[in-house]
Amino acid sequence: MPRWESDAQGRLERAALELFETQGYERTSVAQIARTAGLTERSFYRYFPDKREVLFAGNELEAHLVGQVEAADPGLRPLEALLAALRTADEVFRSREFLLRRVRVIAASPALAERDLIKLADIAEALVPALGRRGVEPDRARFISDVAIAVSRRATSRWLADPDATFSALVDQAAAELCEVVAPQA
Amino acid sequence: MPRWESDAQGRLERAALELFETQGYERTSVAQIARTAGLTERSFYRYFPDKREVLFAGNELEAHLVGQVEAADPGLRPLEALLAALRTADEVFRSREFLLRRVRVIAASPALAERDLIKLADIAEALVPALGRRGVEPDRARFISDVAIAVSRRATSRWLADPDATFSALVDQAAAELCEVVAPQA
DNA sequence: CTCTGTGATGACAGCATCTGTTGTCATGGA
DNA sequence: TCCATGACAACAGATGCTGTCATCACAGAG
Repeated sequence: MPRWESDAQGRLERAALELFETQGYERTSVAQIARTAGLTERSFYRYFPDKREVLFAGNELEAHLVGQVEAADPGLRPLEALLAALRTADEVFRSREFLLRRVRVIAASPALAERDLIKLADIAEALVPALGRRGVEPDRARFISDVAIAVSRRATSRWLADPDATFSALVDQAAAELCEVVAPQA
Repeated sequence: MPRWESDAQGRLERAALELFETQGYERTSVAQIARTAGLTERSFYRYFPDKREVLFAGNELEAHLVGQVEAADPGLRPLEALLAALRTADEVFRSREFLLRRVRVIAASPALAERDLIKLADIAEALVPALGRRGVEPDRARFISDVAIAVSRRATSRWLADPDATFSALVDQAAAELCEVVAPQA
């Protein structure tokens, strides 16, 4: 008989998502999350550096994208390599239902939306060295990554409107939209 | 003889910038900022909703950009209207020296960098209705604004490397870079 | 000149976030 | 059997942020 229930981190994440949904992020205290998961407030901070991170743990997406870019065809232009990586992003996505709940909770709280932006910026930053290995200067690489992030956000917004489309197709649509938007000719 | 020194908000902003520079954002408490400015901690929160906002007060840039976009030539394509607005952004900038100090302090603190991103996202959000008045759908407008923000960040990074260039010229360079990056032909 | 309202500020109490530290106890290996 | 380790609780404390009320110079009304 184990001294403690297993998967303390998972229990904290599920309790947090549930409480954020029912009473909102601001009105939920860390102590309450921990109690719901059968732990103390102090233990919460052993698993997550701060309250917001309970919904952002794990760097799978970042690692996946970096790996894809590094493995991409060297002949691809930098933005194309990033878009190719993005098209495979759903390989690390969890269940759509979980993601939808998470997205809604994040959208409902400014503090969580803020953290979401930072996470995307972190991914853009992580992609800089990967592009650097393809001969792109850091500042330029960061710019290209920012554009790719914008495309990713556009694909995600399309996904919310059409939850049954494949992420790859949504990225294609967003990329096509980018071309229209910057095309110099009317 | 006035009961209190004037420009309490300005004193707080200057004290905060100074303290953040010398000892870092995290190691500076709100009480210390307030004491340095000759006020109490409670008074700090009458001027700023939270500690980070002391470096982000005012919406002049956002209001300026929205106004510029609304006043732009209706024949301009949406992204061109945003870039035209960006080219005039330095009209609301303060002294370069102040901005440089501020940018460095923000870059040195994750918490401030986070807030900086949110402020840019707020500007992008505020530009959506302005583009809407030009017939652009909200989600698409948000995408175009995100691209313009990426261009603005690129222009700012170029500015740090070349502080004497005009912001307008830097925006032009960044816009040209955007065309190169997305151009479908090699 | 006095009265009174207004507005900026101080003083104080209180909750929540986050951190440092130490004690406890089941588990697993020597 | 004994001890090292890991997972957690318990406690103390700094800091961020909020609510509330008192204070007092100043301005305008009379």
